Amino acid sequence: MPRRVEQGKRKEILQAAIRVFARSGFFNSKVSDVARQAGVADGTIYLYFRNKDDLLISLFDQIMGDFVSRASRALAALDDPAEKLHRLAQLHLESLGRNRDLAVVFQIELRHSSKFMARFSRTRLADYFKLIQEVIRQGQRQGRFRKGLHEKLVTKCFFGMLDEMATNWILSERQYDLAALSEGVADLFVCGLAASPGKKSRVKSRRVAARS
Amino acid sequence: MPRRVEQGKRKEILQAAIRVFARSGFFNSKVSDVARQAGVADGTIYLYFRNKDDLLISLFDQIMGDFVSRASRALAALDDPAEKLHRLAQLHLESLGRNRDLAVVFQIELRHSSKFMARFSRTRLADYFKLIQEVIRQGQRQGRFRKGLHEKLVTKCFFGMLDEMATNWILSERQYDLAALSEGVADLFVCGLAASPGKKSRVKSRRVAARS
Amino acid sequence: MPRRVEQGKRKEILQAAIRVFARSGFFNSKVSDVARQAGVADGTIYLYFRNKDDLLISLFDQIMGDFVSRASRALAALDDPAEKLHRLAQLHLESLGRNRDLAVVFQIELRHSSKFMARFSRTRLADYFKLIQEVIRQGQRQGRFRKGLHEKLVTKCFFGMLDEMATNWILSERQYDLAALSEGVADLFVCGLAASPGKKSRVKSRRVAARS
Amino acid sequence: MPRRVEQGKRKEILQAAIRVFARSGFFNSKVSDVARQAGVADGTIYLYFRNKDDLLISLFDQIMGDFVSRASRALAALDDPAEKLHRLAQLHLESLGRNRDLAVVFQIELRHSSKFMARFSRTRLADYFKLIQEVIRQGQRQGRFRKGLHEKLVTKCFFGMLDEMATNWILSERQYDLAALSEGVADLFVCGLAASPGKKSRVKSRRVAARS
DNA sequence: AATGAATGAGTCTTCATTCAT
DNA sequence: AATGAATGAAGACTCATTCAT
Repeated sequence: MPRRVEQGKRKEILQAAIRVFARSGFFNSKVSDVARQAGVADGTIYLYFRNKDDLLISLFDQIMGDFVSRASRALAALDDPAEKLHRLAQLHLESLGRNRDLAVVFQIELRHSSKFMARFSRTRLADYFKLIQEVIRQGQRQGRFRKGLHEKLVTKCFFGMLDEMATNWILSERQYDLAALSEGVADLFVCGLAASPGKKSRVKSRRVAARS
Repeated sequence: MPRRVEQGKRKEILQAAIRVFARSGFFNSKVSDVARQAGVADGTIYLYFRNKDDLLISLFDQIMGDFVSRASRALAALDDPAEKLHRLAQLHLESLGRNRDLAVVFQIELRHSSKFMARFSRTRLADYFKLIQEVIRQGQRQGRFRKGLHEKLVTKCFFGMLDEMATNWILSERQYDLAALSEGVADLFVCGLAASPGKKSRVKSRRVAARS
Repeated sequence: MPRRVEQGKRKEILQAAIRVFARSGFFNSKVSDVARQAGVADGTIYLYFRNKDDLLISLFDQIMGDFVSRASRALAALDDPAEKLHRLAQLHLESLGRNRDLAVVFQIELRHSSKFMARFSRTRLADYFKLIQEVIRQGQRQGRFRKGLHEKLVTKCFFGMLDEMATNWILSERQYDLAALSEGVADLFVCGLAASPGKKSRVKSRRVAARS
Repeated sequence: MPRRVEQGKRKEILQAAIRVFARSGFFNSKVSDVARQAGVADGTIYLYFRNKDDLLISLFDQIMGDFVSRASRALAALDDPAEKLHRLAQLHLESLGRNRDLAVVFQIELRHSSKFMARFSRTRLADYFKLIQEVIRQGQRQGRFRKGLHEKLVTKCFFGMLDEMATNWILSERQYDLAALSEGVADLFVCGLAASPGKKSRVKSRRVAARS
């Protein structure tokens, strides 16, 4: 029972941190701001988190973990790799588009330092990349996607496109539906991957060039 | 004469700032670190820059400005839009791959806060985006690229892919040639854009969806 | 309970500030000097005061407020306006003469800038001036003081004389009893105010001149 | 010939200093502000003055010296001690009332620290006090003023009253003629000093009290 | 004599973190 | 578990002063 109360407070603090970090930026936010927003005393934060950085790290772990497992489950229900990519793009942009504060924290605040980012890349983000890559491999096995692709490269491209959509959305002064862009992105990507008989020679030559 | 001395010192300070910010991160760097690296007194920094933030802003303006004008000139010498995109990708990744410190500052340190990023997006980055978009339009006019594309979206995708390559390169523990990835990225993108008669119907429906 | 602790510490800091400012001057005093003298950490100062200036302002408000209310009560116990003026002079010089550090802060350090002084004049000092002026009016109503007096002017004269006594005392290398001067000052002032039948013509002409 | 040029520039710098110090306060004024106002380079200030403090000291010496010698000459032309006091009050308030910036510097900025003030009191101000005191003694010798007066005390009172007039004038939001107050002040003072047969006993007792 | 670019010492203030209650 | 008063380390920035020209 106390376990649940505790975890409830932990989540409240994380929610408060998202709001505060999104609005003031991580470095301009004070721990006491987060505490006030969460309705707890400053010291209480330190009962649940090692330090201020740990708030950001926990935020990332928690939410990225949730996202990857949700995405995994969603993909398991689909067969077609192209469809899976569309679904992934949709989930990615929906998740961020649903909560602007969260998106700001993810797209901006979480990328403060190369140390932070390196840490993130090596952990949860790697899981996400694996998920994407697996879909691509499946598509290749099924003959739907080209064989000569640099798998890791295109995986990163997929992420990079979605990531840029999200960042742009945040920075834009206009209000628009982020998730609606997922179709366009996934389409571009799937077309780019597609096994297209007519352009064989060209692609081949490029690939060769890239190797040099 | 004083003009040249002045500008020389200004550039030296910016170079020093790149090194220092890249290695310690902007927030962990002290102004006095930059001064020491530049071989000037602390106060001298403030003769050339308003404050610590201004160092970062000036860095971005200067280098991004240089890059966009170099890229513009390079593209002017080419005709084929696909080739232009390959060249752009190459220039983008070469510029960053040539100077790791610079890349770190650009990919990470420059993205500290949404205020910073919003500022940047609205200025120099917009010029870069225009450059990309113009190439895409040209390709469409020439019938090389699909007509129904969401121009802005694909422009951002192109940038997003390259951006992710650069970020990954920085965060990677392995050392590899960043510029060598440009072919793969441009190829994926150009294939994605290509007018492909066989997939008409599908693309159309997607386009419609994206518009909604 | 916390209220009392808090206020206790606040007063201790103010006492420390008086000592430190008096001995080194406000501008030459460091906040950390005040903290050390008060036996608290530097940061603690900022729990009770907005900034260094606020220390000085609070000092003035607190002590001047105390003085005026003490003086008001003391005068209420007396009838004769001349006696009241003697008492006021005595209280004024006693207050400062009792605590040299306080006097230094009041006579010198508190007068740093016209902004500071203007602030002070408009608030607590105005209360003190009202107190003096009321006594003078009473004396006039009772026929003890001349009728044609420029009330505000003589009020300021009274304060000015006492103020100069205090300043001189501080700057003097000799040690003497400041309060002992109150009689002389009050006597001079009361004589100057007195309704004196024998000098009518002269006073009248002067008075008229003063009005022009 | 260079001598005159030099001195001209020195005076220009002092004039500039008065303006700048009056408007921003001594501590908030930068040496470079004074230089700009004087139309010279920063370094030039140091050809004429030892340091920033020296500007203030020179200001005081120069202007107070001028004032005292002018006042001495003016008094020499008069006989009646009461008239002399009126004239002195008039000169005092006229000098300050003529130039608000100068008045601000004299009444406020020059009183920054007890060290400054002690220095001033011991020098030029002492000359002024001697001037006043001499007039009072003359009045006593001529039987115009009371014998039992505490000469130094009343001298300081005279100065204190005028000083307060000036300070109040500066701090006042209203604009009025400062010199016009000299009559009222001098009148109050002369009345206070006057040999008044009818109040002999009273004064005596006060005096005795003051001694105790 | 005049300049003004360069210097670098000096300090107020913030805020993450602790710990007695 | 929760509090929040207290801590004190840390650093951006200013500006009086110098000195090579």
